[in-house]
Amino acid sequence: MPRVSDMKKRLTDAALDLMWENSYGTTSVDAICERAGAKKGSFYYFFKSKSELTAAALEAEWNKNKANMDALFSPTVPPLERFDHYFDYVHDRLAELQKACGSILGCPILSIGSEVSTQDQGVRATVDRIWDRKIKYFESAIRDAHAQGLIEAPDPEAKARALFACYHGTLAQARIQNDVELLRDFKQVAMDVLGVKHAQAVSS
Amino acid sequence: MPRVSDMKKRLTDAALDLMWENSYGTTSVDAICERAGAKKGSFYYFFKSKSELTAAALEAEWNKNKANMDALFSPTVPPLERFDHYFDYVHDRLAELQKACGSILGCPILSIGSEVSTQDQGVRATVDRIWDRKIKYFESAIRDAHAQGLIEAPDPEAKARALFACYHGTLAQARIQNDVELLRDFKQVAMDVLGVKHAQAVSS
DNA sequence: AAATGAGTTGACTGGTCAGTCAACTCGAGT
DNA sequence: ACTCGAGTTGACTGACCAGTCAACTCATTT
Repeated sequence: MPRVSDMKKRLTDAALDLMWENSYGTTSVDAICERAGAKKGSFYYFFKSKSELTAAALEAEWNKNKANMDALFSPTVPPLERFDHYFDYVHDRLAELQKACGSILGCPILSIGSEVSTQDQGVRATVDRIWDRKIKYFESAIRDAHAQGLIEAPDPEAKARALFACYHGTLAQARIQNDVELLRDFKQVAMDVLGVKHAQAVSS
Repeated sequence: MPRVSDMKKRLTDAALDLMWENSYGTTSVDAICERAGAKKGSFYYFFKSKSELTAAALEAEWNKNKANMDALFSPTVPPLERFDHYFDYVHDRLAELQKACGSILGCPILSIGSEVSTQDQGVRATVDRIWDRKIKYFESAIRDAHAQGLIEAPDPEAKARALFACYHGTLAQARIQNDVELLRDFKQVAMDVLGVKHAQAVSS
C-alpha cells in the first residue's frame, strides 16, 4: 500500500476552526484548503462537497471531546458536581480561545447547526445526532441526582433537554456579546432549572 | 420634491425574510434585489453595503414588533401572565411561518447575531442594542412579580438576562430540530428559572 | 411647461466561488 | 528495481459575487 496522509484530519481541523471562528457560510473551500495546506484537488479527493466535509468535521470534533466528556460526567462524581465541572471546563476553554482569537466563540454545534438547519439536511442530521449524544450526559446526571433525592425530576430526558437548551442559549449570548462572564452566572440558573432542593447543595 | 418610493422598505423586508429563512452568509445582494423587485443600482442607492442593510432590516423588524411587545408586556397584565402570553405569541407565529416555509425559523436576532458577531461589528452593535431593549420587557415583568411576592428576584436585570438566554437557546434548538413543540415545554422551564413560589401560580 | 432632484436602470468590472480533471508523485509491497 | 495505487497538483470552467457608474425617468414644485 502506498503512502498514508493526514490530510483528511488537517482539512476537518481547518474547517472546524474557520467555521467556529467565523461561520459556515463565509468559510470557503479555498480558505479551508489554504489553512490546511491543501490544494483544491486534494479537498475533492477526500470529500465530495463542503457539506460532507462539515459533517465529518463535526463528528471529528465530537470524537476529540468525547474522552473529556466521559471524565467530566463520570458516574464516580456526585451528579450535581458533574455539571459544575462541565460548566467550568467550557468556561475555561472559551476564555483560552478568546485569548487566541479575540472572540468568545460559543458552541460550534449550535452556531453551525442553527445556520445550516434550513438548508442542509445532511449537516443538520449530524448536528442532531451529536446533540442527542451530548444530552445523554446531562440526562444520566439528572437521573442520578433525582435518585439521590437532590432534585425532583421525574422526567430526566425532558429536564436534560431544557437545561441543555438554556445552556446553549447562554453560550450564544456570550458569543454575540463577546463576554465570557455571562457563563459565570449560569451555574445558579442551572440549579434553578434543575430544581435543586437545598440552595447550597454544591460547592464550587 | 420628486416621487417617493417604498423600495427601502421592500429591500429590508426581503433581506430579513431571506436571512431569517436561510442565513446572513448565504443571502446575496442579488437575491435580495430579486425578491424586492429592485435592480442592483437601487440597492446601492439606499445602502452602501449588505452589512448596513442588515442593520437597517433588524431595526425595521424591531419597529414592526414593538407595538405587539408593548401590548403583551403591558403593566395592566399580571406580571407572570405577560410571559405566558409572550411565549404563546411566539409559538403561534413560528408555527404559522412553518406552514408557509416548512421550517421553524427561531429568532432572527439570535441567528443573525450569532453568525456575524465575530465578523461584522456594525450588525453586532445593532443586535446588542435590540437585545437590550427586548430584555427590558422581561426585566420590568420580573421586577413587578418580585414586588408582588410571586417570585424571589433581588436582581431583576440578571434574572431577565438569564431567562432571555434560556428562551433563545430553546428557540435555536427548535430551529435546528424543526420542532415547534420544544417551545411548549418552555413555560415550565421559565417558571423554574424565575423561581415561581407556588407551582400553579399562572393558568394558561 | 420647464426645471428639479429623488429614484431607477442595466451594463460593466474584477474578484471569488464550487467543483472538475488528466497528469503526476512517491512510499510500500513484491 | 518495479509496479501498484493512494494521494497530490495546478490549471481550468462557468457561475456567482459585491460594488460602480453614467444615463435615464418622472412626480412634484414653481
